[in-house]
Amino acid sequence: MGTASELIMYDYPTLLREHHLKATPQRTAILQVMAHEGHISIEMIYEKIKGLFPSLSLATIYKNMIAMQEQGIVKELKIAGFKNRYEIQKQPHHHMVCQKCGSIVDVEFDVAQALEGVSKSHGFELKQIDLSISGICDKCR
Amino acid sequence: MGTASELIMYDYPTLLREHHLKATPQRTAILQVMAHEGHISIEMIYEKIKGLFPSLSLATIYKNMIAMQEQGIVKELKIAGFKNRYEIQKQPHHHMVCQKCGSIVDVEFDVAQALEGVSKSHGFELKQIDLSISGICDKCR
DNA sequence: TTAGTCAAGGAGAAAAATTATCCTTTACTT
DNA sequence: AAGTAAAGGATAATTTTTCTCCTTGACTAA
Ligand SMILES: [Mn+2]
Ligand SMILES: [Mn+2]
Ligand SMILES: [Zn+2]
Ligand SMILES: [Zn+2]
Repeated sequence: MGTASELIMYDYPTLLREHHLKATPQRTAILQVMAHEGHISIEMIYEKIKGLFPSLSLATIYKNMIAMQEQGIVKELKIAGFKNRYEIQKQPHHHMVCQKCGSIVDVEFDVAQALEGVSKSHGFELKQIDLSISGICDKCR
Repeated sequence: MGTASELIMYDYPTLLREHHLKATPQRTAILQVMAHEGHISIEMIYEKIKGLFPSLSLATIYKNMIAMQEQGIVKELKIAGFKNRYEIQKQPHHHMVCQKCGSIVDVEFDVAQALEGVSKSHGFELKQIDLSISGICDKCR
C-alpha cells in the first residue's frame, strides 16, 4: 500500500479545491487522462474523454487548461515541431523528445551534468538541445 | 573593415542560393529584418517590410519561414507565454527571456555551467528553466 | 437537506493563426 | 532572349484558440 502522501497526488478533486477551483467531473477527468497519458495535447485529451461526456465542448478543455495553468496545476510544453502538450505539474524536470514519433520522456538531472550522458543512458540519439531560461530582465525590475 | 568571412554572413542572396532557394527581394528583406531585429515574430516581420512591398502577402512570409527552416537558414523559437519567434540560424546558443517584456537575449554557455551564474551576470532574475533535448529515441532507431 | 450564488459547462460564433489553391510574375538557366 | 520552375499575391479554407451568452451544477451555509 502507498502512504497517504503518495495517494493524495491522485485525489484530484481535493487538489482542485486547494487551488480554488471547483472539482467538476470534466476537470477531474482531464487530470486523470493527463496523469495516465503523460504529455498530452488538447486534441488528445478531448478524444480521450468525450466518450464520458457526450456533450463535452473543446472550449471547456481550453478554458480549464488556462485556469489550471494559472493555478500551477498543469504546465504547457512547447516542443519544436509538435503541437503544444500539457502535463500535470510535478518536480522540475526536463524532457527528451523523439523527433520521429514525438514521444516525450521525463529526464531528471542537474543542468550542470553532461547531457550526452543522460541521452546515452536512454539509447537516445541526441540531435538538438533547446534550453531557455526565463524570469525578469534587468530593465524590467 | 571586416573580413570576407564576416561579410559573407550578410550576403543573403548568396546564402539563399547556396541553399537552393531563389534570392527574391521579399526573402532578402525578411532575412535583413531578422538580422536587424533579432528574435522576431511573423507578424512583426510583416509589419516591418510591408511598406517596401505594398502587395506583400502574409502567406509569403509563412511559406518562406517554412522553406528557410527546412534549409536550416532560420530557426523557430517556441517560448512559453509568447508567440513563436524566428531567428537566423547561427552558432548553437540558448536564450534568456523576460517574462514581462518578452525581450530575448542570446546567451552562450556550456550547459554544464551553472545557469545561475549566467543570469546573475546579466542582472536577470531567474524564474524558470526550460530545457528539452530532442533526437531519435531508442525505439525509433 | 435545501436554497442561493457564483463558477463552470455547452453551443456556437468569432477571432486568430496557419495552410492551401490557383493564377501571375519573376529569378535563374541555357 | 526564351523557357522553366519556383515564388509571390489574392483569396479561400483549415485549424487553433478565444469569447459570448445562456444553462447547469458544485459549493456554502443556513
Ligand atoms: Mn514531463
Ligand atoms: Mn538567439
Ligand atoms: Zn521515437
Ligand atoms: Zn523585461
